[in-house]
Order: sequence, then structure tokens, then C-alpha cells
Amino acid sequence: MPQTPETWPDRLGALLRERGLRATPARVAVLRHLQTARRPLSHAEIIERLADRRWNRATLYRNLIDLTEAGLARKTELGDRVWRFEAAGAAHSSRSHPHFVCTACGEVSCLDGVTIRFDGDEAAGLRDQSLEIQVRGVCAACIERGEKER
Amino acid sequence: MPQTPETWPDRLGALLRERGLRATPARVAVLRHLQTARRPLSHAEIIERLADRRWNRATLYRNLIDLTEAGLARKTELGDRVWRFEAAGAAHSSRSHPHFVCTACGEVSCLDGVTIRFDGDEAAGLRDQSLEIQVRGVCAACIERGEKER
DNA sequence: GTTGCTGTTGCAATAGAATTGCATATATTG
DNA sequence: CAATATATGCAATTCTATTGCAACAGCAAC
Repeated sequence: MPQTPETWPDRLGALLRERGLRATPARVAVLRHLQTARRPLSHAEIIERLADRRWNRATLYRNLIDLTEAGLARKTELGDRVWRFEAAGAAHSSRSHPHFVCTACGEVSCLDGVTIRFDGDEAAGLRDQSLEIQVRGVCAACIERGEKER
Repeated sequence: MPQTPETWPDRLGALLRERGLRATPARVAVLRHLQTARRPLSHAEIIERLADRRWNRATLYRNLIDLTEAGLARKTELGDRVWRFEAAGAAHSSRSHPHFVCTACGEVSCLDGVTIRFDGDEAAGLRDQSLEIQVRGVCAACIERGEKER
């Protein structure tokens, strides 16, 4: 039987300690949720998913900030003034990748398969900087919904 | 003597009326400031620059939103949870262009000369959507300051 | 296993940007 | 110039995020 994140007892704990953070239950839970998510999660979504444990908002905020500072998570703001977090260097590319934001339903997803090329005079030296790229549009689900309503 | 935005009496008023907005002093002033700015302005910056007139915050917010909805301005969020606005189709490219955000001093500037190319399977169909691209790094001024301190 | 230091947590208060309701004022149309 | 649909000012509100502080708990050393 293959090992999964859940059956590998202290993988996340070790990862946290390695980065100088204590492996508290809240932090482990937050990190696990980020690593198993397929898209950036807002603080509100994380609270909701961990509702059974009723951790304090401030604790989760602080944990997300700690994870970000330790390089285990990435923090992005996708245009609605809500921070979103995703695991860094985990399931998908650790390099910065574009995010797709549906302007109809607000859902956010990752565009892992898309790479960006810069052209132009000012582009020199930009390649290795930190990038945040958002593509806004209407997602497939919302387009379908829209067609049904017609 | 060439005409400037200031000597061309009601150019902005006409532009506003054309888009179905009334040409109130507040709106004209806001639009002029956006058009003469070289980078996206936050609401706070606009308040500051129009301080002599002491318009109400809500008025300026509403004007910025009106201008955006009328297609005369573009609204972006550059990672610090503050809306920024820039004139659309004015001094610089009316096309969506990348913004540079200095992570040291917070200053924002436009990268007008940079164009973006998408590669990858998911990239099909993205080209014509709305894009928000941020490049984060340290601006020349801050690099210089850093070197002096050393 | 116990101890002690230091990092974490919960709670409540706070910051700060943005938004809204409503009464009043004003730009535009005829 | 009068009528009216829009805009404005003010105050209150919403909502995300942050902070201070006392109580608690991970974990390294014993």
C-alpha cells in the first residue's frame, strides 16, 4: 500500500521543524490543506475547511504568514482584496505560474501549463524577479451556466 | 503655442459626457490627474493631490468607479490590498501592460515597453482576455540607496 | 519523564480601505 | 430659467487583516 500524506506520520512536522517552525497541530493542518489543494485558498476557505477544529482566525492568519516567510507557502492577492495562499514547491511548479480568476464566480485556479515570455527593451532583467500574473475571464462552468440560462 | 490639457478647455468634459457621465468638477479633476500621471494612482494619492479642493472620500471613490465603468480608467490591485487607477487609452498604451512593484519602497510604475507571450497548451484562448501582470522586484532607486548604505 | 525556555494560541480590540443610505446640491436638457 | 436625473457630503458600516497580551504548549536539554 502506497504512503499518502496522511499515512506518513510526521512528514509535515519535519518539514516545518526543518524551516525553524514548531510543528503545532494548527500549522500541520494548514500546511496539509495547502498541499492538497489544487488552487490558492483564501483565509476564509481555510477556516471553513478546518471548521471542526475551531481555530482562531488570528492563529490561522499567523500560521499562513509564518509558512509564507518560511518559504513553504506563497501569498497572492488576486484582485478582490483577499489574500490567497498556496503551497510552495509542492504539487505544482515552484516557479511562479499564472492564475486564472473567473470574473463571474470569483473562482481561482492555477495555469500550470502556461509559461510567459517577455519581449521588449525593459524586459531585460525581469525574468528572474518575482512575478504575479493574473488572467481574468469567465471560466468554463460559468460559460455553461450562462448558455443554459439563455 | 501648442494646446495642452489645461488650455483645451472642455476636452475632458466632452469626453465624460460622451460616455454618459456628467462633467462635474470633481470628475474632471480626477480624470485629469489620472491622465497626467505616469503610473497607477491609489485613492489616497488622488485625495492628496486634490487636497486643495477637499472633496469627500466617497465622492472620489465613486468617481473612480464611474470612470472605470465608463472605460476611461483601469482599476488594478497590486498586492497591497489598495486599488490603483490609471487612465485608459491615454498617455500610455491602452492595452493591458505589466506593472512593476518595488518590494522595498512600494512604488509602482508601468512597463509600457514590455509585451508578453504565452506558451503552453492552456494558453490557447488566453490572449484576448483581461490580464493583470505584476513584476515584483527592487527598483533602481532602492538598489542605489542600498549600495550607499553599505 | 520532567523541566524550562521560547514560540504559539485565543480573545478582544483595532486598523484601514472601501462601500452604502440618505438628505442636499448641482449639471444638463428643453 | 425650471425641472429632474445625477452627484455629492456626511456619517455609519462592512469586511479583511492585524496587534497586544495573558495563558498555553512544543521541543530540546537534562
